[in-house]
Amino acid sequence: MNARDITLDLRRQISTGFYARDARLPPERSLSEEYGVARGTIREALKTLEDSGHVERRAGSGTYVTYGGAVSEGSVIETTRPLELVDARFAIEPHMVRLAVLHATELDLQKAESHLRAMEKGTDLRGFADMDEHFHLSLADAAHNPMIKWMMEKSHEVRSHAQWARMRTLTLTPAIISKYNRQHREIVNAIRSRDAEGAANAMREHLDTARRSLVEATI
Amino acid sequence: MNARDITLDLRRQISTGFYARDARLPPERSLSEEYGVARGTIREALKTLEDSGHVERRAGSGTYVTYGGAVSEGSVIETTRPLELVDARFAIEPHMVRLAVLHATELDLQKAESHLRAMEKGTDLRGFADMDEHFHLSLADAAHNPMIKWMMEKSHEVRSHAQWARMRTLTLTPAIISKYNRQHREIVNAIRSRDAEGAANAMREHLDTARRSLVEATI
DNA sequence: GAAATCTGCACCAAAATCGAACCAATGATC
DNA sequence: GATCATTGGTTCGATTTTGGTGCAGATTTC
Repeated sequence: MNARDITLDLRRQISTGFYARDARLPPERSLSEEYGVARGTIREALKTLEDSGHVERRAGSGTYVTYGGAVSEGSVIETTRPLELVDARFAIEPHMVRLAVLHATELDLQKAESHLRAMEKGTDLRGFADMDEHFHLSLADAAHNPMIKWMMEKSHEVRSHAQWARMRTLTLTPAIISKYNRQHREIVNAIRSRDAEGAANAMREHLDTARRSLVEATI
Repeated sequence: MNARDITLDLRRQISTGFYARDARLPPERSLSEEYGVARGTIREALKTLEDSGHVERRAGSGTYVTYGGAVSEGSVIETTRPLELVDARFAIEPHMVRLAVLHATELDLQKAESHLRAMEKGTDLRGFADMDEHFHLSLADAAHNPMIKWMMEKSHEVRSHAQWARMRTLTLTPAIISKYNRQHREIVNAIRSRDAEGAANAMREHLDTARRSLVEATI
């Protein structure tokens, strides 16, 4: 077995669902033993799978499947491109925070703020992206509109798909992260003071930052 | 067993009903022994479940299942109420027509206008509602954003559900229909003249009319 | 024979886990 | 009402696991 064979074998196991989405592959050292090849060869195969967007590797943690595989709920989730998603978020989220101003309870705000504090505390890219997602979902909760909550969940399913892992590493620079933190805080403050247009404007500004960082990263 | 595996295992036990809603999970120290891992690892898994809204933890008391079923497509379509849908449309459609100003082709506009003419020609309530739906979908097409198109399709699935038939007969008076026709025409004209804010404002006005007629009908 | 690939090994850095201790809230018992 | 065992909340340093990297030599491929 050479690196190429192992790539094909692993890719087959991923697309047949043996290694499901989000599953962790065995450690390189185990695979090396299992396939009876050197660790470097396994790494070569994993590198190929990483480049093709099938897996994501995290030092100290493991190698994880990021490929949707058989599930394929709808082509929308797989085919939506980054800038198209930003456009869709521009549609939903500013109005969502307006509704949050009308309907948010104290508990809603506290949940949003706890995510905020977690992000400001600082963490790795992966963690920041996760918490950012939870933060925006908590705003959707605060809007108390099931239809909007559901659309937000779908938009995050898009973001969690394979091709997007790379986007994170490109766009989430320390400068952008601290800017996001300021903007998130501004949004919550506006909701707290029941300022609908202020909240919507803050959200638009936030999304505008996201769009710009995306455009700059893909030049 | 690592924290990730334990998260998945517990989540499975919760969604299969082994741990029912409001049930108390075993203490962390017991789980730690049962899974053969340190307590910190169990806590890591429980934290994930807490973040995803599956459980709630109370110091001194225990960890309780709060999972009440995901927001499923079916439940959204069945439970969304008329005013909630209008709120969701207020989120999507004004921005959608802004995008249409940017991306609409001549063909897109002609399709929208053909629906327009059909509605102005006059028909029964059911027919008007159908054409109205097609008109709004044609604007979604003009925006050339698959995510937004998809959201619009979902919003129309909600509208086509049983309870909504009655709403049509209550809200679609001749006066409202002619008002809708004028507003539809105004929206298309704004898109034609590439006036993004004009189109968005016309759409907001249109949705505002829809909301008012809804509120008046349900008094 | 030259180039490409694989091997085997050592070491690094990041992340996760462990183990233990102590705190604070809860709720049952006296 | 006071007591006390139970339970989650928190912290800390040591240890283990895991991917990241480099390199000299063997093997395969052309």
